[in-house]
Formats: sequence, structure tokens, C-alpha cells
Amino acid sequence: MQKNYAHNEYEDALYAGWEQSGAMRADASSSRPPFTIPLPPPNVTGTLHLGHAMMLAVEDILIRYKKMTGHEALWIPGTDHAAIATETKVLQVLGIEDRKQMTREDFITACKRFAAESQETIITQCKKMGAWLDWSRLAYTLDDPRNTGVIEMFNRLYRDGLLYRGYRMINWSVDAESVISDDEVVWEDREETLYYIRCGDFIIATVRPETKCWHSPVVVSPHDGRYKHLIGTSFTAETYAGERTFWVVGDEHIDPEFGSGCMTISTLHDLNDYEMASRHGWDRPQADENDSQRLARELGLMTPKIGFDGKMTAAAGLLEGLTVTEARRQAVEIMRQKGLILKEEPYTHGVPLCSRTGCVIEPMVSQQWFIDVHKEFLDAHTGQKTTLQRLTLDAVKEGHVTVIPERFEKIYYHWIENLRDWCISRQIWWGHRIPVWYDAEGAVHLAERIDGEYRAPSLPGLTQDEDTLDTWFSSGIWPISTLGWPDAGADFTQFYPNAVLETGHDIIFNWVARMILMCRYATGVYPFHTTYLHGMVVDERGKKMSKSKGNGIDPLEVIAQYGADAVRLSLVIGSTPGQALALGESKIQGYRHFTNKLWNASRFVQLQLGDTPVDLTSPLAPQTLTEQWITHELSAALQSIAQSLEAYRISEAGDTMYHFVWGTFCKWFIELSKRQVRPTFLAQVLEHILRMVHPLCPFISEVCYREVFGRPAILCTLPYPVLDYSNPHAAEQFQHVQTIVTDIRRIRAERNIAPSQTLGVRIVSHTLLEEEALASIRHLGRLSSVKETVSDDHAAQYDDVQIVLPMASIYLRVPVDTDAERERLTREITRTGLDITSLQARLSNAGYTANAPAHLVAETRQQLQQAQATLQTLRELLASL
RNA sequence: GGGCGAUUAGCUCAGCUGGCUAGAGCAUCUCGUUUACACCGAGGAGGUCGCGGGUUCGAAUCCCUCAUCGCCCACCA
Repeated sequence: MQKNYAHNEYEDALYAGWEQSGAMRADASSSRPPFTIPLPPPNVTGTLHLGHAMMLAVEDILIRYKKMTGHEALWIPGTDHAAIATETKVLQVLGIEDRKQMTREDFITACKRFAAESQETIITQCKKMGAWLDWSRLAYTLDDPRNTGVIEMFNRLYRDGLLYRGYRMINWSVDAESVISDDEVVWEDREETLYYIRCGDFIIATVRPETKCWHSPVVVSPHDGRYKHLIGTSFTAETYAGERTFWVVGDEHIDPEFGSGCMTISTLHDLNDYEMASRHGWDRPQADENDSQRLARELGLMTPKIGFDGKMTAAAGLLEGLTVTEARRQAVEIMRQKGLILKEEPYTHGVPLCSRTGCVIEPMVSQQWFIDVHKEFLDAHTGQKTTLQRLTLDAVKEGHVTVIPERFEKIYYHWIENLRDWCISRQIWWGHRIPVWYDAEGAVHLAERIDGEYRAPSLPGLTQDEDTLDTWFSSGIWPISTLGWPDAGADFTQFYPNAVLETGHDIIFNWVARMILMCRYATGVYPFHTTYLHGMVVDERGKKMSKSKGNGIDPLEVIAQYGADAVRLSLVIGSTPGQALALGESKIQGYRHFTNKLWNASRFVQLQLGDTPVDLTSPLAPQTLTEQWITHELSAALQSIAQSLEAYRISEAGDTMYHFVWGTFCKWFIELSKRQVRPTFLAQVLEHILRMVHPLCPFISEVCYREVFGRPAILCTLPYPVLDYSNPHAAEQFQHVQTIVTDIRRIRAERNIAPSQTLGVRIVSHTLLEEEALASIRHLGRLSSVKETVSDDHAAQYDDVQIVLPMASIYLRVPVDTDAERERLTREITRTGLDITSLQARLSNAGYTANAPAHLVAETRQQLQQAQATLQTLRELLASL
């Protein structure tokens, strides 16, 4: 073995070996208990970022651990076609502005080609992290089996009456030329101008002057003394687009304090205005209409001012055809000239933006497909009436799905309780085309399933809906579609429901909630029992990483530099679910040192072992006290790690592992092995450690295993080590050894005594140390001799430096520097005195002795006794100097 | 506007249901070429646990007020 671990020489080859072995493939006919994780599918067009790296690390640790503890672990990889994201990217690559410059067929071909090329990239990159994925089950949201699932889901919802097509106000992304869901809208505070515009005798305040070009009600508060007597009157007034008719209406929505206390409305371009219009019955013909409703109808209040191309319509008069931005500029200019603008003031407010393209969202009214989440239907699985909303809420409320961390449950409830119908149609081309065909009368026909495959209905003269499905529709059935649903094959039977869904907390709504909704609806069983939400990875100063800021860490670069294991540890240790993780390169470097440490520990074992064969099948049989102690510690560490992992406390498990390997095994046990060693035992301990470390550090653990034991094992297929060994006596002995050795070392450091200079030492202890413990002290403390007695009858030898410990006094035979010694003793006395004061205070408190648990009180008493004895000895020492 | 989280050593963070002198890693200081490792070893320094109250025998931990930072939801003509 070389002196340093060269990860680059091993990682890719190891991964290739795992793949070729076939061991990554899960067996659907296995009798072992299943443990399934669906990999949250990265976008096909994406490249690996730290969020993916975090996800892969966490899930891989769980999968490997579960596999090693006797589960049939299945981790299904896949990618997402990422509808709008991919379209945007493909348009960029093709260098065209609008998909309509191509035929639908050609554009989709271009998307397919791009997706296919891209997918290879992300898959290769996932492998770099060491992910134990079952590539034989690789899925893609747009492949045939998943397509079947999508259509099946659509048809079932339709037949249960849970899908409807209707006109609604939606978020229109002008650049994507599509509706997008509320979750794809991001709000940004922008400083714009609030214009005060003359409208007859009224002054209206608006940030959207370009929309003030059409007939409209002037809406005022019904309680506003300034205007309420005018309600019901009408008038004509000048707008930038010419003379229009206005009529005064009262509505509670108006805040008399804001702006001028009145406004005109744009029914088709603002949600509140649209709702107001429908509240007042302006949006449809009324049987017994009032003046306001008549005007609305006659003057065409429901006339669009902005088209789906983002340009002004004929309603804008001479500004027809301009973009909204340009129209705003020119409208203001015209109104200024006409003297209609009375005041302009800066105004900061939230502006809705498209998260995919960054353009401003135009609220528009259009015909879309929706999932009705509030409608009651008969749940085929329970025979009960319910709603999709209720099913989704019950998932967490009734404990079918546990959310980690718990606080996200509240957030989940809040969101589901306010759940709105889900708009699932998109006006883009890349994705699952809505599986609906219309006949000449507009009646809906669904796809027909023949020989397991869905086909267009056989009736002639049908046309398919032009739109595609929201990308989250196919992601929503991911936990079942990856297992072959709607067919209840071996995979579905064996591996459903999934165990854990692990993802970032940013997509709890648009993904997690929707999977719960769809999968429970489709199968009657909730799709996973645990949702683990990892935190977002941010930079060292807590800022979001982004390419534009240049503060991002590229996982591939750091993997190349420090190794995948180090990257994994740095993402997992010190990271709390749901909590942002600040990651800097120094942290990764730190864990690189750890992997190198493990490498060198293995190297030491290899050197000790030579050609001696090791029987790795026989159980660990400690003989000496030292061996008993390390076995005890190893057993405790294994138990602790298992407990942590079972409870999804991965950081805690990593921390325990790290400290056992470095702090206990390397720092103490290997050093002790240099005095006396049984190489086969040492090797066996290492072998346990490598298996223990494997889920966290799959590469280095396996490399070391092969190097030391000379056999090409795949650690993931071996059992996770379990030791049921406890030896409190050995543990206590070495607790003393460690304390005493540390104190001796401190004195050496303080007195500048060279390590090469050996010292004599005499220990007077209350609990006798075993011969082996004494020998260990002699070895680690670099001592020439160690003597031990129980009685302190030689305490008079004050030419020695005496260290006073609770369980022993240690006499170090070194030249005494009186001044230094006085200083040290005074310091010790002060500290012990403080301890005594605090212990006495605690014990003299009647409440403490009465209320605290008995063992705590007894412990305190004992501590006080020891401290008092220590103080006594220290004082005598000081006095004798 | 509503909600959630964070605030602990110079930096990044642990600290689970209240109970040992509040812990790690990195950085820093001193010493060190002891037959795995300088990507190392030994030792040290460094914290009134954001502020102020409260509950309790006992609070970093539970409750309240405030402050700062961050996130989420809703949304303002």
C-alpha cells in the first residue's frame, strides 16, 4: 500500500465492478424484508449539483445500511423529462425564440435527442458519488411504462369525475407560452411607479397604466363618504386609447386608505378583478340584470386587453400589438400629454415571475384541465366517500407518513388545508400529451388499453387535445410507476409501498404532497412511510449557491480532488434535516484527511499482518485486557451507529463512526498495538471497522478491505457487523489509562521534557490497575518504569512531581522546578476549590437532595468527597515546597 | 400580513425527552522527524450558549417579550 490514499486510482473501477457483479440488482422474489427508495429523478437536462450530491449521499447510506442488515434493498434510478425546463434549454441550443418556428414533430424530436444525450451525463455523474442504484430498473418519466401509468392515472381520475376542463384565471408565462402552476411562480419585490390617473371626476391609482384603456366600473368602498353617493352613476371619460364609459360600483375589496380609494378593473388580467367580476355577475349573462351587469355585457367588460402572445389587443387602440412593457411606457407618455397623469410615486410591490424563464407572469383566463381536490368520490379501496384533499391530509395526520423533521408536518397541514384545484394542462409540446380526444361535438374520448398498451380511441374523426400534462403529473406517480404500476407485477407486490422518500424540503408541496395524493388514490396505500427532507446546501457564509454568484462548489470537481467518500461525509456530518448546510471546501478537506487516516490505519494493519492468514468468518475473540477493551468500545460504537441510522440521524451516526475510527481505534488502540500485538485480532477489528464504515464511505472501505485481506469482496453484500459484547471492567481500566497518560503527557509538555527522555512513575491508586493497564501506561507515556501501590505511605517523596487525580495520585520522577510547581499547584487548588463550592452549593440546597434522582445526589456526594481529598493532597504538596 | 427556523469557541456546527467542569471539525499557539499517516503526533488557549424576564432544587435545553438573520405561505389597485 502506498503512503497516501489515491482515490482516483480506485473509485471508477470499484463502481464498474459493483455494476458488473450484478449485486446492485434487487431480487423481487427474495424473502428478505423489502426496503425501497425511489430516487427523486434529476432533470434529464441537468448536471450534478450539491443538492443531488446530498440526496445521493443520504439515500446511498440508507440503502447500503439496509442491504447489509438483511433487507432486500431497492433503489430505483430515473430521470425526469422536465417539461418547461427542457423546452427552454432546447430552444437555447437550437437558437430559436419560439417553438412554433418548427413543426411540433420536429421540435419533439429535437427535445428527445437532447434529453437522450443529457441523460447519460447525469447518470454518469450519479455513479461518481458511489450510489448503489439498481440500473437494471432505470426509469424515465417519459418512457413507455411510465407513459402507461400516466394515462391510466388520467383515465381513472376522469372516470371518478375528478378531472374537469374549465375557464379559470391562471398564471401565464409569456416566454414559455404556457400556463404554469402557482408553485412555479416566484415573487420578486420590484420598485415600480404608482400612477394617479384622472378618470372623469375620479382619480384612480394603478401600477399597470397600460391596462387602463377599456370600459370599466369605477370601484369604490361602499362606506367611503367621498364616493358612496355616486354609486350607480355612469359617465364617459378619456383614456389613452380614447373615450370610454365608466360606471360607479361599491365593493368591499376596496381599501379607502390605499392610493386614491378607487380603481378601475381588468377582469381578465387580475385575479381580484376577475373574482370581483364574477361576484357581481359581470362575467356572464344574467336573467334579471341590473344596470351594472347590463353595461358590463353591452360594453364587453370581459374583453381581453393582453393576448397570450404577451402583446396588447385591439382594446388598447393605437397601442395594439405592443408588448406590455412597451405599451406601459407609451401609455404613460400619451396620458402625460393628455394631462391625465396627476401624480407619480415610487411603489415597491411583489411582481410574479416565471421560475422557469424569469419572465413576468400575466394572469390570464383560459381553458385548462384541473384535478378537483374537493369533490367527493367513492374510494374504491375503502368503499368510503372521501376527497383527494382529505386523503392527502390524512396521510400525515393519521400517521401513515412520518415527516422528518417533524416541524414540516405543520407546514404540510397548512398547505393541504388550503389546497386548490390543481391545473394539470400546459400549452407546451414537450411532455405527455393530454390523453383526451374530442369528437365533432366536443365530447371527450379517452385512450383505450389494448394488450397492456394505451392507444388512441378507435373512433374516426377525433382530434387529440393540443396540450401536455404538467411535469409533476408524471412525477406524482413516480413511486408506483417505477414499480410497474398499473400492473401489479412482482416488483409492485414485493417493493410497494416504498420505505423512504428523501428529497429537499423545497419540493414538499409540488412533489411530495402530490405523490401522496396520487399514489394513495391509485393504490389505496400511501406511497412511503417516511419522508426525509434534507436541508439546502449553501455556501460558507450561508448564502445560496448559484452559478451567477460564483460561490458554488461543483461536486464533480471536489470528488476528483478529495474523493467521493470525503464529499459524502462533508455533506452528511453536521447536517440536520430541513436545516441549511453551510459547506466550504475546508470541510471537505477535513474529511479527506479522515479517509487518508483510515487508509493508513489499514496500511499499519497490513504491515503487522504480513502473510498471516486471517479467518474472517470466526467471531472476534478478545484475549488480553486491551483486546477486551477495544471489543467493548467497538460493540458500543456499532450499537450507537445502528440506533442512529434506524432513527435517520445520519449525522450522528457519521460522527460516532468518525470518532471511533480516529479517536479510539487509531489514537489509542493502534498505539497500544505497537507494544504488543496479535496481528490476526487487529486485522479482525479492522475488518469490522471497514464494514461499519462502508455505508458512509463505500469506496475507501472496500479498497482497504481488498488491500489488507487480499480478496475482492463486495462489502455491501456482507452483513453489517453486530457485536454483543460488554466488558465494563476493561472499559474502566482503559478509562484510567487514558486519563493518566494524558496527564503525564501534559506535564511533559509543560516542562518541555523531550519525548525521548524516559521517566519513572509511581501510581498510588484506590482501584488497582491490572498489570496490562500499567504496561500500557508505561508504553504510551514513554516511561522507564511504572510502580503501583494502594497505600500512599511513600507520599513524602516530594522530589517527584505529583499529579492528583480522583482515582489516583501519580508521582512523576522529573526534576522539580519549584516556581513552576507552585504555580501549577495553585492553579489546581483554585480549580478544585471552585468545584467544591459548586458541589457544596448543590448539596446544601434542600430542594436538590429532595427532588433530584437519588443516583444523581449520591454521585454529587461522591464527587465532593473526591474533590475534598484532592484539595487536601494538593494543599499538603504546596505547603511542602 | 401569517407561519416556521436559526442565534452556542475566530469560522462551520453537534448538544435527542431539563441533571458530570457545554462538545466536535477547521483555524490558531507551543512542542515533536516515537518502526501507519506531516492529509501526522502530543499538549494548550479560546464560550457570561443573541438580550431581558419567567417556570424549576437545577435551564444552552421548557415558557414569554424583544432584537438580528434566514426560509416558507399569502398578497397589496
